[in-house]
Amino acid sequence: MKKHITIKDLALKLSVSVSTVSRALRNAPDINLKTKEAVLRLAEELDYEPNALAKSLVQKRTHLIGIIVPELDMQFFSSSIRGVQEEAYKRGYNVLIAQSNEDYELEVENIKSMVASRLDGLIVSLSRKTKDFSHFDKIIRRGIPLVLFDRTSKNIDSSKVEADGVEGAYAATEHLIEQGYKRIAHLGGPKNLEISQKRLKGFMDAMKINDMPINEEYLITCDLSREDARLKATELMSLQKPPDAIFAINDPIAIEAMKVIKEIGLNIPFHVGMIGFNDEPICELLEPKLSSVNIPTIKMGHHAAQILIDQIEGDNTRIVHEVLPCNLVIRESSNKRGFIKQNKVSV
Amino acid sequence: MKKHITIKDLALKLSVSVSTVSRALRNAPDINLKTKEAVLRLAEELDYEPNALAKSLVQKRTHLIGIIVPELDMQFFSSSIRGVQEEAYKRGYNVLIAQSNEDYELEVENIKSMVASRLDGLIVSLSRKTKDFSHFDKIIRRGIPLVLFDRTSKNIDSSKVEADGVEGAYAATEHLIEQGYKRIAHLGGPKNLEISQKRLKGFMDAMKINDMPINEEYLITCDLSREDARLKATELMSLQKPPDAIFAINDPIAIEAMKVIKEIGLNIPFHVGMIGFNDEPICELLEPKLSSVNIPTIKMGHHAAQILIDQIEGDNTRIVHEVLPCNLVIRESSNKRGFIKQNKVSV
DNA sequence: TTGTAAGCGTTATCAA
DNA sequence: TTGATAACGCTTACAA
Repeated sequence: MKKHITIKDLALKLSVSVSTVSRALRNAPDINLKTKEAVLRLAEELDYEPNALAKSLVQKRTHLIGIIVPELDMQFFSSSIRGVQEEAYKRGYNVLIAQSNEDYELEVENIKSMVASRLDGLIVSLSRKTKDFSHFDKIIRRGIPLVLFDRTSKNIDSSKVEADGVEGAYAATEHLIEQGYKRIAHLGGPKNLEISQKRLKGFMDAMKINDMPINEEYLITCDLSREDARLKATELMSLQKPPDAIFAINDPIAIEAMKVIKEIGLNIPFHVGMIGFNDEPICELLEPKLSSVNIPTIKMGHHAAQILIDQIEGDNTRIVHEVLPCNLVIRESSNKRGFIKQNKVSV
Repeated sequence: MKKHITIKDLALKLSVSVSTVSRALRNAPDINLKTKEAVLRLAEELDYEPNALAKSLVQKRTHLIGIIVPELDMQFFSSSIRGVQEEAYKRGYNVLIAQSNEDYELEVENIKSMVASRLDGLIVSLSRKTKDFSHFDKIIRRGIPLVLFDRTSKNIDSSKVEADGVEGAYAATEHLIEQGYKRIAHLGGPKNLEISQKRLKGFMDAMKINDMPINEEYLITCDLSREDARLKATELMSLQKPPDAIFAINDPIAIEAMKVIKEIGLNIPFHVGMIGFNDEPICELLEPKLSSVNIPTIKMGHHAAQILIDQIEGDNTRIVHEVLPCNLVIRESSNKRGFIKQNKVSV
């Protein structure tokens, strides 16, 4: 790697001091316009690019925020990241993205690296395998601003931004009940994740309030991998009395369940109703189109970034916990009544 | 933000010099085992975390590589990134991810920021709007290792890793011809992108070799946005003699075209055959399942990282250009013969 | 308006 | 095996 031009080089060539160059580059007020222009011209000419490392070292601020997500190829996460970026750029921060690949060790590693690089703050969505939270305790003890995002945990004492999973699950479940489904199952996520707990709670609440019997066999969890989802969906459909509707923890899981059901030769939504969560664009492309719970991802990203940067800039240690409303999007996969009417099937 | 512990603090508490502490932390050879243990113990106790900024400043190496992609929510990119990460971690590098959102200014901004942060090397996949390459000239002039990835350009004089678009497009087109399609169209990408040019070339080659007439009206380009794809597909299907098969530049574009065709009431693959590119997981979930050209993404990521890191570590200025073979995956959307046989339709 | 000098947290080069 | 000390490239008092 070739030598980078430094302010020293510029100073030398112009026979001024480094502080003068520094002033010119930062367009500080106390500098002669002519010297400033000369510096700027030379900098341009020599292709000077400031060394952020040096600057950060002295200022103790990197103007960098980090975001760690379990995976990138879900619209949910990538779109949230876009929200974070938009807000961050607006306020003069750059965003460093990392993915933990749903792996605990990698999550720890990523955080360590970001702390070492002295990022000004972190936004994290927990990996599904994260059950120990001591790496977050460290961050908090250090006083590094932290916002948990979507995949949160009550074991971590930080600001949080999440979607209202209870409410969303409630709406989804109630919709299934209204459509006349009787044996409704929930294909949930790992118990250690709070989103799993909340969506389960919304499900249970809706069932109870509507006097629906709860069958323990219909309360299944998977580890959020496609493989396990397929396995658990198969188990579910192999029960003596299989469910006639499934509320899945998210869209990829719902999609696996749909595959299983179609392979058995059952019709969705007629024999089995299905609702997912996240409202990934793919929902629109499936046959039947998958009903799902929409989450305001961009907005969540905005809020997370706002809270984080406020915390970075004010010495505002106040912990904020934001819960954004979701929105049930009804499509074909749960529209039993519509299907019956349209196809003139008798029940 | 609280004060970070530094080696100075450790040195003070242990009444040794900073260089001793530094040696202990880096487990240098020339140090007494006992002092080393004492240092390590105290560091652990005080929750010392090294300041990578300072280290990088003096070493002129960050052990960070950056990757910039147009967007994150395509399996193609996120999976390539995973490949880059795997290789990078293996060799002691961390990976910083950024997305340009297909925006030229943001691409320039991202690169600037990475250069300012003195990343050791960059892997870049061009945004679809990038037609000016001077920001890359600067990088190259600086001697910063650079590998272009998938979305490359011959205007940039750097190492490159890409899939064999000509070959992939050729195979796809030839397959359509073999299936008996007669009026084959290509819904391509913007001309400034080399992948567009290559896939077009593969298409043309296959048509010519098989003595298929080329209808200029069937050679359409879109800007890779869903909206434009829909528009162009609609135009294509509104022609007096619409095509009976489309080879699309990638899967999202193919999906938009499929939607349009289905809305008109035509059957895929019977009335119109369709093939995409990238082999996103969604291909399997569509109805009909979308034929596509598979790209070895993880492998491409590995190679890109290898080439980059080799370049970083050796002062190996040799430019490498790797073209990895693709693989046509035939599914329902292009299987006209199969469809005819199965449904006993007469042609 | 400019320059001098100290310092940010490391590593690296000498001596001791 | 250890300790001074000078860098790294920048900002920031303070002095001129």
